[in-house]
Amino acid sequence: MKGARITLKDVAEACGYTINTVSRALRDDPRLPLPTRTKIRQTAFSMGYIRNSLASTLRSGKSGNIAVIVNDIHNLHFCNMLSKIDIELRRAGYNMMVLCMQLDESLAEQMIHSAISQSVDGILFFPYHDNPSHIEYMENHSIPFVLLDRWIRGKVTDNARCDDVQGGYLAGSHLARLGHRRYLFLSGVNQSSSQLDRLEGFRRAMYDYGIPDEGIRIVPGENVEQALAQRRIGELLFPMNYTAIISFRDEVSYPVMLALEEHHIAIPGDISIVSFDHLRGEIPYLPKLTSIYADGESVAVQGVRLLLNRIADRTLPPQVTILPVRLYDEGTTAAPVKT
Amino acid sequence: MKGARITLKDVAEACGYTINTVSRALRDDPRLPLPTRTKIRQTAFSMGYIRNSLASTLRSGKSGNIAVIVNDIHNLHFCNMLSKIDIELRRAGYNMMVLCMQLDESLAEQMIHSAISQSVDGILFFPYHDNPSHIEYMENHSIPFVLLDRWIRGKVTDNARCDDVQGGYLAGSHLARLGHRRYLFLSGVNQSSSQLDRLEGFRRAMYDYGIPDEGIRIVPGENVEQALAQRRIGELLFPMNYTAIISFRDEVSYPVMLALEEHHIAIPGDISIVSFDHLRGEIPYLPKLTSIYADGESVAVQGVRLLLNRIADRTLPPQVTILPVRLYDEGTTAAPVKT
DNA sequence: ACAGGCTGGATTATCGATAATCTGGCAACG
DNA sequence: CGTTGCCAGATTATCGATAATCCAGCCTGT
Repeated sequence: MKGARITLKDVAEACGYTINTVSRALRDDPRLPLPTRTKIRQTAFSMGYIRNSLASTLRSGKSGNIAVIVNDIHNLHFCNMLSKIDIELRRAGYNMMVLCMQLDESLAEQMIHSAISQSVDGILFFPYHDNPSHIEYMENHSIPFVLLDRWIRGKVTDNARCDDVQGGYLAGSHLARLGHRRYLFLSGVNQSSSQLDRLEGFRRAMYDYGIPDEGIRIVPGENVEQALAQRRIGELLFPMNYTAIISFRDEVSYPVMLALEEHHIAIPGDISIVSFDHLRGEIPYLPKLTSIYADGESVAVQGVRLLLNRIADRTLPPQVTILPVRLYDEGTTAAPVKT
Repeated sequence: MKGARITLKDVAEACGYTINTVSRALRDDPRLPLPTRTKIRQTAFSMGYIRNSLASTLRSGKSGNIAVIVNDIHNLHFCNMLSKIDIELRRAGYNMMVLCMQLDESLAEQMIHSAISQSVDGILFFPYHDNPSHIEYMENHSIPFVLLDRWIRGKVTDNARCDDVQGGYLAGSHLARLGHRRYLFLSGVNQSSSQLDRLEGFRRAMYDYGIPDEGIRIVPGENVEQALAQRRIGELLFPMNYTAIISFRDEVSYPVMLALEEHHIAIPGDISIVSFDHLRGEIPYLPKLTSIYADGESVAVQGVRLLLNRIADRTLPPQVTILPVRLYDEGTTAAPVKT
């Protein structure tokens, strides 16, 4: 095959029709008789013709591309969702374009800019911090978008996520029913809706089960990370008057468990732990850990559905889909020891 | 802001220059006096102008996009490489477009087709099977590409990968030096270069250390997967005359270790195991496992470098970069018990 | 036999930007 | 003083495809 790319014009010359006719044959326009269509398509195929979708998009206004803007691609949780999004979009005839901010959310606007510049038909946006400015940027440019996995307080937009409030409540009530009275809540580093919601659900559970505020200590994510980095996680746990730990995510819970092991504190004998994420669902050879599981793939499916609806009709009222979560009891909780 | 997108024309009208002048101002053409440039850029910015990069690409022939074609996005190994590729490409002024085949390599041609259709400037291709046809497809369309992570036998192309032969050799010789004489080699399901190379390196080690063929059993990947799925992994291990296991990847090794544990076979007391991948480097709370580590991020960096070189000069002779691997001894190997 | 409707396809305009070429004015220069 | 050179910016052609419109020939009905 030659170096220069083959265009409609080349195909048209080769088979004796005009560019327009060839274009319509390749798009399977029913106004062209079937034999003509097949003949043209065959010539095009045998010449190795590949449509220039840029030109096509430019003229038709529809690119068939959807941008997915995500913070961090290292994370297995996101990878699974991306994979599912890809499958769902492809099924609907779209391509997925991943834009990754590499944990630097200040790039969000650049990413949105880039997506619009490439004429995507819509954006699936994974918020990281609870920051409305990027959302407003998308609104201002009136591009269809859906927030995934999290939401932004004060912004009414299309959104698909798991019920983090319920997650927090499940974790708290599970421990409360076992009889725990003294809780250590290890939260996350960023002010995301998932963190805020989980904490809110937890607090609600504490209230419902009559646990007094004095029985609850909430450690900010920064302190947790710092303690882990300096291998001083033990200090967070002492004085050892806590009987239950709730940890914002598995990636923190496991190091904490290792630290507990080093201090010869038995799980769940001495202390119970409930976590969020349930990584073990994806990496089955991890240690067992009672954890709240949110089905990211369903979020992906629903998010794609919402976006396609939005693209089809921009005047729809904002839709929110909240999916239930569940607690996988894997034995890292038990009734507290009477002291 | 309004619904319709703002174009060069709008900006031109707003500031009293022609489209062309505005275009050149936005591209910072030095032939325009600086004050004019800044003035135009400010107007464009304040109007919320976003360049239509499709139109730009169509005319200029350069898209600034690179396609990365990968088999499976679930895999942490790939995610890390993708992330690194993204960083490197962005640094060089390119965008990354991920195309994922969802484990169905028959889609490879579609992906390449799609990439070319979108006028990408180059392709980073992760081969899965040892199948040259996709490579030929890219060659025929004369699009710059680099094979990453693996290579295709019989094809001389740009390629960045780790030294899997060395990896196999390291694994084999490590065990041989400890005195093992009877080996079980669990291979992978697909005929990829990494599998073939690792096996080759292993065989070379066996030869160098004088291990007879009768001391080596090689289990095809299908059988391993099947045994794992049916929880009959034990059957592979019996009769228990093997003292060393070499496993093609950690994701198989861990289930095998669990199975061994169930059978009360001690590691490394009764049997030694060496694996490939070193997942623990990314998930530190996994169980310890002596494993060959290949630095995927360096492969990513080198691959991007090769592709950029290729784009800059298509007449270069093919370049191959092979990166060294290393063995992380985490204590799952020991000298065999004398029987 | 002729208006009106199909049919199969050609013409022409356009998407939004960039490249190549052109122009009118002013400064330098032999 | 007329030519050369440069400068800032305008004109025009073009990238590859699709949308909107148009037209010639043929069939159909009355």
